[in-house]
Amino acid sequence: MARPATDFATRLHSQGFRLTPQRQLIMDAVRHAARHVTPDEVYAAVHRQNPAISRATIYRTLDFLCEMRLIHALYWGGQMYYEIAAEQPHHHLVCRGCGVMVECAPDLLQIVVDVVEKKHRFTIDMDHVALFGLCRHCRGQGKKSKK
Amino acid sequence: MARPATDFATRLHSQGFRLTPQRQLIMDAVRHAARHVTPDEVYAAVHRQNPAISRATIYRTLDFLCEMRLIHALYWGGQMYYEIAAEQPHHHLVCRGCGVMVECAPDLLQIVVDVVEKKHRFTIDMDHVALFGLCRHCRGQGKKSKK
DNA sequence: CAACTTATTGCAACCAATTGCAATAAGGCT
DNA sequence: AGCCTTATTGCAATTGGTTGCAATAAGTTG
Ligand SMILES: [Mn+2]
Ligand SMILES: [Mn+2]
Ligand SMILES: [Zn+2]
Ligand SMILES: [Zn+2]
Repeated sequence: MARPATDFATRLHSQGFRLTPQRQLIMDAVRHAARHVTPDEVYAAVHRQNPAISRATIYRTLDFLCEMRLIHALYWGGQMYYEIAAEQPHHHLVCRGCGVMVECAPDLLQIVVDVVEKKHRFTIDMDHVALFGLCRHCRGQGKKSKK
Repeated sequence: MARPATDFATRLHSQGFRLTPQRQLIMDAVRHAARHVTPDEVYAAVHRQNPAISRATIYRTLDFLCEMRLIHALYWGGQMYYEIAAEQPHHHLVCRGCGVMVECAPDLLQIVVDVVEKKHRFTIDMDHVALFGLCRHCRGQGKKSKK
């Protein structure tokens, strides 16, 4: 268990935010998801536990958790996807042909991070970068994009 | 003039697509924009030339031009931004604190592109990558995200 | 534990974007 | 130039997500 509930609570309180049952449920839904989840999937999971929670709260809370950097967001094909901010960072290679999403090692981008840091004095978020392109199967020829 | 209209036409025709006044106007609107533009800005510009053109066509055509790789898309802060696919590729550093968007040289990512190509047999789109993070001004402390 | 402040929520109105469908028109072929 | 096929468009309905606002309740203070 990398991020105990107490950690979550103190992290919120230290910045004047509050710990609510809604936030706990939404955080848990993302935490216990197998992989990246859509807002709709989060809503479904949360709704099962407590049908009174509104969609607006789902969207607002997912945004909020992103800003808190407790979850990561990924936009692809007109859809947002969320994932718990894991202990070990990773990046993604997203194929615009078939949509397949491969994980890749974080150290791969370290060189870029360092150069940008020095050259532009800009700190890249190096915990969850998505790079788009074509996978080995799709690069044969100009396939139509999945979405 | 890097991409003459005739080039545009043949590119469409060669794949069974058609050249319409709508597509030309939308393409021009993106081409002549100073920088990245939103669908709404494109709509405004096009609407000035021809008020009959619907919003649906704007959205559909921007998607279409992306798939044709004639324009580039960038998603940030819940908004899509479009830009002409220029002769010379470039990347962006987008600050999640203040929203400032810096251009950076394309060769910066070449190492990553090469490694990923070899290791994952995955071809990264290296003409327009956006990397998110914090600019020199915003990395002082935990500032609230702009959006 | 009661009173208080204000962050957070649910609701409903709202807005941007997508979609089904029938009308239109681009481009190919005589 | 006229005819034909079907890609593309405009329209209207719909969806998915956002926002203003009043009600609620988390956390603080005494
Ligand atoms: Mn991930
Ligand atoms: Mn750009
Ligand atoms: Zn693929
Ligand atoms: Zn900044």
